[in-house]
Amino acid sequence: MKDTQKIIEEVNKIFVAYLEKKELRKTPERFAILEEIYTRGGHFNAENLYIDMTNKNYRVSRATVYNTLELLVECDLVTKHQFGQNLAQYEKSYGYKQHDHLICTTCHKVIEFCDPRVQNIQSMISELLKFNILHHSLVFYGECQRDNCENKVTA
Amino acid sequence: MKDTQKIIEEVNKIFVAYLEKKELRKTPERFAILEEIYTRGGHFNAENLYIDMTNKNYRVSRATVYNTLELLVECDLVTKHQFGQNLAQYEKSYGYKQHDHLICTTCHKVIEFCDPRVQNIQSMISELLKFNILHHSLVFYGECQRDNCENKVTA
DNA sequence: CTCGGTGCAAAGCTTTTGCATCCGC
DNA sequence: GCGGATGCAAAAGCTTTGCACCGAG
Repeated sequence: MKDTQKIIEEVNKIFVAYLEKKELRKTPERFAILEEIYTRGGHFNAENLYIDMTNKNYRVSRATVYNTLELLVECDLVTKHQFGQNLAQYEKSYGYKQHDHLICTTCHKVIEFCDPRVQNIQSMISELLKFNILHHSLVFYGECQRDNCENKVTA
Repeated sequence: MKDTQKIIEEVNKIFVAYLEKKELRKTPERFAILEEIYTRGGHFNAENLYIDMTNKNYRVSRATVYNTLELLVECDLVTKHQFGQNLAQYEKSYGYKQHDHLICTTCHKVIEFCDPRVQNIQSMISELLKFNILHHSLVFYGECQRDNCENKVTA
């Protein structure tokens, strides 16, 4: 896996290119948010991100966090998920292989997996239904086997 | 396709059995909501359902609608979806073959499709990752080819 | 200097909750 | 009659919006 600093440089370039193409301003807040996202790991939500940035004494507003997340989703640097709750979850996507998710309905743990057949289905459906599919979301819900998962201790 | 009245009788029986098993009360509101869901077609949200019932002069509260939807999801008579917005969408599930969804990101039209390979992936992942998968959600997002879809008229 | 972006707080929307009342059992 | 269910309204939680100010181009 590439060094984090190198990845941040790469995503910065992509973001700059996107902002220029759309004639949007390159504000320090936008880059700070991008950097924070690529420094942390795993899934997060807008509030997490906002809190963590303020804890690091980087002052941003929630409005800017939401606005920037939207831009990052548009240029494919961040993926947005709606895992069944009314709370959007985000995850960095550059440099990551395509994957889908498995969620424990008891302990809410999120596991990632890859299966190339999903792409095959996508291509076939796309052609069959004359639909230009841009992305997908596949989530399996069930019970995991973690020792500390509630579904093991309760009957 | 079976006659609506017959289906309603069947789902009523299933709901009664569920309520009895869980020792919950068979209130008229619960059955009225179930009937309304199985009388209408397509996808809907809690507010739709609430408004439509009050328009028909059937008085229910939002609290009861939400509560009953949860029960119906638990006994598999209704499926709950989170199609990317912060608004839960529901759909009746009894008598319907398993299917997944294709959503137009421009006009928000929802199309259903079936592909048996999704079940194969589910079984394999379930075994491979030792995860007791109970259900899944597969959604493809893209642009449809409807004549009146915005993505056809705008460049 | 201009006008898009930010920060802040208020508003919006969906969903949940508290509590008095009601009614299935 | 008891205790769960309902109705109503208020509250909660995430996200969006309005507006004054700021700063990138």
